[in-house]
Amino acid sequence: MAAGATAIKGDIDRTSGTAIYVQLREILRAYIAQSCPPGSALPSERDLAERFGLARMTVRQAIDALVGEEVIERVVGLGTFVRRPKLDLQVKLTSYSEEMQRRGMVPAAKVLSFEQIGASAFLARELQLDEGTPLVRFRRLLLADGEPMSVDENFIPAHRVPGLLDGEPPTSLYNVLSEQFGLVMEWGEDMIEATAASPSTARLLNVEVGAPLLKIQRHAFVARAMVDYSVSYYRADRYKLWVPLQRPGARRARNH
Amino acid sequence: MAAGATAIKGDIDRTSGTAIYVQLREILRAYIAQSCPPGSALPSERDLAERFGLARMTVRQAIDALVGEEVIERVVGLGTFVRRPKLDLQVKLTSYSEEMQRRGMVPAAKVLSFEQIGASAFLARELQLDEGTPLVRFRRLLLADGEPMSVDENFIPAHRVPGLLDGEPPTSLYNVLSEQFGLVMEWGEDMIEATAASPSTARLLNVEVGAPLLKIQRHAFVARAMVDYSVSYYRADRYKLWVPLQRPGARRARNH
DNA sequence: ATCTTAGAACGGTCTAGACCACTCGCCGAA
DNA sequence: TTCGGCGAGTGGTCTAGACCGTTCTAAGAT
Repeated sequence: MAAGATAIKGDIDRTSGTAIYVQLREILRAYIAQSCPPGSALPSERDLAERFGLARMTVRQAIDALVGEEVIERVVGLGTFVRRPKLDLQVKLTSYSEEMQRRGMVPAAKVLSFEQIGASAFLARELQLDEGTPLVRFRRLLLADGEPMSVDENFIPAHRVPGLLDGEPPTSLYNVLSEQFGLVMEWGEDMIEATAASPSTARLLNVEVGAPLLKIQRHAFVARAMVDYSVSYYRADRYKLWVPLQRPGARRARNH
Repeated sequence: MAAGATAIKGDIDRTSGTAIYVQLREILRAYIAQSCPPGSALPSERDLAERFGLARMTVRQAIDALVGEEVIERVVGLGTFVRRPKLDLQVKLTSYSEEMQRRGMVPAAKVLSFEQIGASAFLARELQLDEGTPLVRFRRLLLADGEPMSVDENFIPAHRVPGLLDGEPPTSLYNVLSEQFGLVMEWGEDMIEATAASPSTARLLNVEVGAPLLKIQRHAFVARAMVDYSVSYYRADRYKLWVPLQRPGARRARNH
């Protein structure tokens, strides 16, 4: 059930010289920003038409514009909904838990696997060690505020984390590596690509098979040693990455 | 004087199950491809409405779609025109070209548009200036070995690049900005997300509608001024990004 | 308890205009 | 010859609906 259109502040000024649909667009934008959490329904086109004394086509024009800006989306037969803003994930070497807490969200994880495996040829190559070398494999579904956000899988050479598998799976991997094993990731590199959701990943992330996902493969280093190789899949509708850039040689940009 | 609408082949099939405005859109697309050189005028909205027995609003919907795809453009008081031709131009892009050449591929670019526009509400917000402010819009399809790789679109405040549009579209945008206007990008930020290919982008990149693409929105700065906002779509099957990482406070990583 | 159907509410599409502002060409007056 | 005004043609905006397809819920039947 959509919110009542009568709750929307603002009126149309037919003498202002600004197109009526443009005025309505801005009224709706302000209303959404102040009163509409993501996922909430807007009043129907007909309700808005009645509330503002406009033709439904004029209301649709204003809504068309906000749809184009990805502020809202329409669902046939159901209504018009505020889009969840995509999270700006700065690509940096901090733990997921820290990042979500910084955003006022409750991080959670469902452990899918926490075990020792021998390095496959592929993993041996990525981690720069011999095939068969023991690795700790830590695979999780990461959630924020109860919603699936990403599927992460880490591979860490077992000899660097003796005893890790004896305890409970860590709630924050990088924190445990740092505090328990003195491994503080100093640098790394990400490979970022778009990919289509496989059936298993789709099920975990609650998206349709084939939906676009962000895939990030990461190599993390301590000094010259690669300590972690990970693969993560992020829901495309909930994530975008924020990457600070700097021209080589230019002074560091200010971070907000 | 526009061509007569009676010259347009094709008819609307009200029983086909395909929306009438979609049918008209495709009729117009074919007509433009076969009979309308760039710059020529289409029949007016009212002529098309009469020719096909449709409401003018329905015709406008079909035209809206082709305008959105940049096949045609509208001019208030004058008419609807087929957009200027694509310019085939070999472009040297520092990072793109190097990357392609490292792979033993031949880089190229197709200019899709090179023009001045007034800033839309969205672009005004992204570029931190007033709605309507003149911008230079530079849109390209980037290819390697003749295959489409990405679609890039830059927006630069026109006052920063006086005379830029008088010449040919630059082969290397950032080089021209640097050498001709003294604008050297010092820092910036990318927003990276996965998205599903829209019909127009899918056609440009030769992928299926809905296929995953990497979308990168970039804000580039000189000192504190934002000088360039760009949006790029990359084929997911042909592109992944490499992002060097560094833990805040750690010493700089070695670059290869 | 379950299934089916109908109705309500939604967005999508379409009709049939009207009126406004812009552009350009033509014609008449100076 | 030049200038201004007017009319025609254009797209932009808006009205006031109608009808279709989708989705969901509630009520009645089994």
